[in-house]
Amino acid sequence: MRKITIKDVARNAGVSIAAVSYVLNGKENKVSQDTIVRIHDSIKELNYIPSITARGLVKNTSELIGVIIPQTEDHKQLVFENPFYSEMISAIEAVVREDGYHIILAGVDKGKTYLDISTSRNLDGAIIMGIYSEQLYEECKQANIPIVLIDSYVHDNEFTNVGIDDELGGYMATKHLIDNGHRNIGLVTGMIRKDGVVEKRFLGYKRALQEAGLFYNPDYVFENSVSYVHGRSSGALIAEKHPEMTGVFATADMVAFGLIRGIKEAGKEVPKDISVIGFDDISMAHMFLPPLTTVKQQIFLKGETAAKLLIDQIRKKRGAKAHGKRTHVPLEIVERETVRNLRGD
Amino acid sequence: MRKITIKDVARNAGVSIAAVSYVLNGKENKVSQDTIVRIHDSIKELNYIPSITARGLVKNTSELIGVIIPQTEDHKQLVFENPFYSEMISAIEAVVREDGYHIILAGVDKGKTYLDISTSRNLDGAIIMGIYSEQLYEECKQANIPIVLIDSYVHDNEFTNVGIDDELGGYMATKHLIDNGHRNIGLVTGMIRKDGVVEKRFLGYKRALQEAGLFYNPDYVFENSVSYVHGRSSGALIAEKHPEMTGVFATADMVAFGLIRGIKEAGKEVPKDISVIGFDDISMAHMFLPPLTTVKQQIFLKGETAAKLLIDQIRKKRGAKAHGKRTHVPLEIVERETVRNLRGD
DNA sequence: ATAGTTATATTAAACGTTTAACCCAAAAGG
DNA sequence: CCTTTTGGGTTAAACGTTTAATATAACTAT
Repeated sequence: MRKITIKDVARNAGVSIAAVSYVLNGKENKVSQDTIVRIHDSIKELNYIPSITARGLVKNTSELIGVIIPQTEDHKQLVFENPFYSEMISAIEAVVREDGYHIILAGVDKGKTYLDISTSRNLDGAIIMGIYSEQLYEECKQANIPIVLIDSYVHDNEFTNVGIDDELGGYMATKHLIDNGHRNIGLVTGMIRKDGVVEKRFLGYKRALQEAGLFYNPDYVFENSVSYVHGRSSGALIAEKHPEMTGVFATADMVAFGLIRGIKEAGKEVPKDISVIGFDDISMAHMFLPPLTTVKQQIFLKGETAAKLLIDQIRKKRGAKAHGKRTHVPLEIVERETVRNLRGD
Repeated sequence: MRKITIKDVARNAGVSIAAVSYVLNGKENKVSQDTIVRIHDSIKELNYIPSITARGLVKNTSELIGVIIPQTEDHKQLVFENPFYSEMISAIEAVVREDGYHIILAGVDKGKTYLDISTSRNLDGAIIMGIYSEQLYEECKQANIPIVLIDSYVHDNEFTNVGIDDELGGYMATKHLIDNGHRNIGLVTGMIRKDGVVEKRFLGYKRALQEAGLFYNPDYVFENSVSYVHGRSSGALIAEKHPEMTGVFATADMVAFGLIRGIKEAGKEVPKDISVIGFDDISMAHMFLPPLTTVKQQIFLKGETAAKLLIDQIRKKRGAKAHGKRTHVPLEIVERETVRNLRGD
């Protein structure tokens, strides 16, 4: 069964190819009412579906949005088990779908660079999550398609960027602990890299301490990967070696989960002995036992916002390259059951 | 900066377009060693990246794999927050990437049917997850591209299908409870639909009961959505109204999490008063407190297997349509801390 | 009646590839 | 020395669209 093309429709309707194309593209002022219906009938009758590929060739589009995701160390796999990303992708998909776009998921690695993907596939736009390297930056400029960055702090005045105010988030978390009477507050976190999101959160942590007249103790920060295992081992450590520490801020919910486990395993209780506050409010946070107190970022909204901004940019035909718009999605503490109020005692 | 094409490379190297195309496609016997290097040099020099779109037009390919995902009721959003899917997608992406494919994520809805997507985008293949309707089935046949179904029981002799032996899984879970001395065993589950995965698990549950000489009590099955909330309310119900029930099988880990919470809220303890066993072993299962005993299915392996089978099918040039190969990924009980051994008492 | 519009149609070039068909010179076979 | 093969090359058609350019007939306004 041959694939049926615009040509078949034209023949069937007894008109030229161009006529069909015009009605397909809504340029109906070029075609008489009469033929419009004839063409529509033929389309229905033949079950014609236009080839996006062919159209793409001439219009230089693909109706495809690239979503670039961080990868595991070995570059073999998308870091996808983190529900964080899936939720965002879900949001992105939902909004771009309305405009007929599809998303294509990719990690970038040695073989296929971002630029490769972008140009070989003729992407209409891209959303880049979390990762950022100088090389990627150069490629983005070269590719010259609308791009929005999510959660990036470097070169954020070149590209549209959506994220959260991480410094504020770190501040809020720490402040929450302080407000509840905690004075010796630990930080369990991923690697603190210059211009990374965790650096900002770290900065917020320090600011809150300072503001409260507490002094910053480097021994109180446990810096490693943002992972459950890191949380768990830190929890054990804290419970055993730091009896004076009553509160700890984990810069990601996954870390907080590990932390709580580690603490319990060391024979202490959350929040009775040690309070913990997380960050992100992934959907698991409210299901966890005990339900996790955390800094909620509206992940879905973040994805949605990014997608909308991208679509806007695409619409205005790669015109204004939207320099350095940084959008912050609001943050909020959601109190559940992992921080104890020491003041009430 | 104009996009540079094969034409530019040809001109730069002083050869014909065809020559360039030949070396691009590895048909090197058509070109002399000498010109091969000249062409390669030009490619490097000009930074040429071939257009997959253009190639697709003539070769009738896209180097794109469709991944079709279930959607929420309102068809607005992919049911993606379930980490289950993301893990599988991650696996799929990893394997197809090796062959230069990218995946495109889509839900199907009224507007864009599967067939639309498949033919307009010229998909090279598709993986369809979990959903199945008669309409989709017809479309799949029409689209006539390699397809593999994941976790589907209907028409599984028409298409390649990878999944698990759900009946066995249900049996294993229930048997595990029985082996630990439980006799009044509940089932908390999503809707039991003909030929759905949960129906099979339900069947396994019944078989295990029967085999152990326990009688099946319809009042013991709590059938609703596969969700945390359903688990939670069922947990409350069970704790309050069924003091005789000592074990319950939740057909998904998410449900089990809710269940445990509901039970605790009703003042009982897991596993002391009530044991629960889950299904899936999503990564959260081992992080949960208490760590969840569950039937582990190797989600990553499942995705991987599906992707490999698909690639195979694509390779053999839509030849053998691989009728009805059903592949089962192995299942295994992972014992953690939510089922209590009543025998030991 | 003439020129200018307007509405509707068609033709053909272009998009960037692949690949069958063709070409030619040099080598090989007789 | 003539024919065939082979290696290395090019030409041009094709893939399925879009769209500028062009054509034609029917109106309109003068």
